[in-house]
Amino acid sequence: MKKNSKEAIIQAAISLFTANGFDGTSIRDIANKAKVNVANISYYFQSKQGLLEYCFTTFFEEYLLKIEKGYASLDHGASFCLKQMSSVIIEFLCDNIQFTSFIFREMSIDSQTVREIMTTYYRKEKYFLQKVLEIGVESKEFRPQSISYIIVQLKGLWTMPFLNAPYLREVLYLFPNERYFAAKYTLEINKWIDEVLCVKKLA
Amino acid sequence: MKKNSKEAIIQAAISLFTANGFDGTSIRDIANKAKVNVANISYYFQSKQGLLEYCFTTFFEEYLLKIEKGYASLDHGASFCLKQMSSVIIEFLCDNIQFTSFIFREMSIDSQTVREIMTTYYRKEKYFLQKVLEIGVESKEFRPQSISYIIVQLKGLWTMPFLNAPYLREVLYLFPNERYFAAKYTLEINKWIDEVLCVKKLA
Amino acid sequence: MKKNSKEAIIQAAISLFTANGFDGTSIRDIANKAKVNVANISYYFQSKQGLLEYCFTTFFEEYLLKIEKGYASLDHGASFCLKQMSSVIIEFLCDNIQFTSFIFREMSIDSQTVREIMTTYYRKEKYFLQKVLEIGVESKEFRPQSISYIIVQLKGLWTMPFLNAPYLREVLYLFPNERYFAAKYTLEINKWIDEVLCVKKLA
Amino acid sequence: MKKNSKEAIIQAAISLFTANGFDGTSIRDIANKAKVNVANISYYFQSKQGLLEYCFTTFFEEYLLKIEKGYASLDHGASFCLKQMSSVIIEFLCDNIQFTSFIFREMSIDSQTVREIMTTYYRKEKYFLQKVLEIGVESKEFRPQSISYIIVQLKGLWTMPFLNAPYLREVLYLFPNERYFAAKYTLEINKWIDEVLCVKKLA
DNA sequence: CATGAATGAGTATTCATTCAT
DNA sequence: TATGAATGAATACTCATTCAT
Repeated sequence: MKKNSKEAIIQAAISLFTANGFDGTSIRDIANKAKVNVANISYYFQSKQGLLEYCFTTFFEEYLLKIEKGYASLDHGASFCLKQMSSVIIEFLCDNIQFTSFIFREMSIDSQTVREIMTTYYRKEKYFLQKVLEIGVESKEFRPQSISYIIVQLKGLWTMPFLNAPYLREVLYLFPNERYFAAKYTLEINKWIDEVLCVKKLA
Repeated sequence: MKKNSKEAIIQAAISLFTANGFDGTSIRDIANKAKVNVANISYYFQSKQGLLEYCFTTFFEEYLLKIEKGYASLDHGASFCLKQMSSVIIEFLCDNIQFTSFIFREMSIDSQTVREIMTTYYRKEKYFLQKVLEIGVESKEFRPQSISYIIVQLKGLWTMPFLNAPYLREVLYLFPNERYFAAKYTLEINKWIDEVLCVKKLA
Repeated sequence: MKKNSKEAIIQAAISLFTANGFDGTSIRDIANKAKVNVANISYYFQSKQGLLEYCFTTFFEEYLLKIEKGYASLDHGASFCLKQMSSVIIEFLCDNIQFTSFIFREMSIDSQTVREIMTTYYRKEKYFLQKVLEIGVESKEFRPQSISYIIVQLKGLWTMPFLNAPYLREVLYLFPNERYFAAKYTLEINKWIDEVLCVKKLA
Repeated sequence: MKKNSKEAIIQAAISLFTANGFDGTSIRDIANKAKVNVANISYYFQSKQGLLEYCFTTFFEEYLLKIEKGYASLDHGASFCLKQMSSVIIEFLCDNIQFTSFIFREMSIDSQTVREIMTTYYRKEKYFLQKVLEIGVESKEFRPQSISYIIVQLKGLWTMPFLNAPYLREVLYLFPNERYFAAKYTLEINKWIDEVLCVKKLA
């Protein structure tokens, strides 16, 4: 009958974790919102922590797929590839803005779980980014630069609008959940790639 | 007798909030770490929420002073001024990296308190940034651009390393608490200002 | 397993509320006495206040039934009916002397809860008493009198021994929990009805 | 300068004890209302319990004076004397209706303090009442009756309106704090004395 | 006399989790 | 699978009281 208890729990959890944080959300709140019995959460995810890990995994599994998808276009050039990756990721984050906000916030806490997720997924992401950047430098598309510092900047540009959505809305009057924003913001990142990374073209 | 109970509470609170998040920290933990009685927290800050607000206010009061300090150099040119602001802010965040991490994370939750802090401090910050950018465009230093989108990027660049310190350390092997990092990262932001914002100089 | 947790809580609560007052009783005390976990109190009654309201309601629900039971004999005459009501009520209060003492004491505090209970139950009681008195006057059984002042007196006579049980025991050596007392005291009230309310019979 | 700190505390205490009960009132509430420092309460009354006992003593000291004052008229006859006592007491209770309500409610709890107060003051009161009743019977003014049961009734009549002031106001629309009520209610008690206690006069 | 700071025990309530059904 | 009852530990907060100043 209720075939989607599990899914209901996840949706409720994401929504509440986003609004109130992980520790600020009780499994009773989640159970109420999902209209299931509290014990079901333990049943499906062992514990509240298990539910969190499930959310992390779900998010980053797909996140990495998007990264890989963008990376696949590397043979069209490093610059094109990086823009492609940005575009795909921004779109993904924009489409899951709530989820994104909660995940990125929770990832800024230095816990055991976070460390594991980080080494599992962010190391792979770093591998792809590094590859693109290195190949770009080799092919003279990109100026030689400190790869780590470039990644810091790129990741800052990627995550900021979705982690600080209230700031964008309240202070800048930008609405990062709208596709329009994603499109325009991607262009800004492309500009950053062109101006900061790429070798300058002569006029 | 113990004259610095209040200060001890604040220091313990910042440290624990950073490590475990606001909701993940109990006032008992804080009292233990500060070696004071739990009741003192209520005595000085009314409630746990009051303590949080005190932290926010303390942080942003100083933050805004730094912004204003950088802004004061506007008569040396918009580009110079923005670089100055970046430099001052990055230094401040780097020196208070724990505090910064906790504050920025907590600011990403959409609560009443956060909204108030945001309208109080971020609106002022936006005013200064906007002014610098507008004047830069007027004086032909900066290319005309969408100010809001520029601010999004700049803020992303400013905050990222301190909000995601574990990521920098674990994945990129960068250490955002060191002055060395702050100096080098400031140069990167200066490059972004030069390349993305400024009018291109002819060779 | 333990099927009567709820009932155990109620019994423990009444006993402790009576002995120490509502505010003088902690839910820990109640849980200990009832040999259940503290959390069960919240589980069954939401809050300590909820437990109080449950007690009030339980008491007055039955109290009103007794009043109605006595009132049912109105066709045997107003005087007979009022005596019947007194008898039934005194018996009820005597049988639940602890409960009675606690409830009547708590009802003397001017709180929101009390006001609600009062308008729900005491208004109905007043309706019945008023009816009996009015009909008694109409049928020339009772002398015409101020109904409100008569009700004050009657209620004073009804409640006093059970509200001030320690006084009766310690000072007057009367034991209001014994059936013997109830029987004798009922006769006293009957005398009051005869002498103060009823039209005097000629010798 | 502040010469009446002590008095301010007492007034605040009575008012708050009446509204919220003894346990429902914190000494901080009292200190705030009295506009004195919390520590002053301990200074003047040793403890919160000491403040309560001071209130009890103050009340019953005066209460007993009133009883004695009424008793002094015994040589005008037992009936007259009892009416005099009622009149004086009702007036006193009416004038101090808040204080009365709180004291009588607190006296219904079976505590060590209450027991002491009871044996100190209520025993004396009983002595006087008993004397009046006995002399009344001796002098053929009163019919012979069980003195204890008569005292129960009389005390019930005396205390009820002031202990249950909210009931009188909300349900019966009587206002026991007004002098008018005291006067009229005294007449009702006189009627009770005449009809229930006194030997019937021939027409 | 009066006070602000501090304490330790206590408060009601909420938590994640378990388990028999 | 799914649930209502139950648990023990933890939560933020309040209490009366003390004491140096």
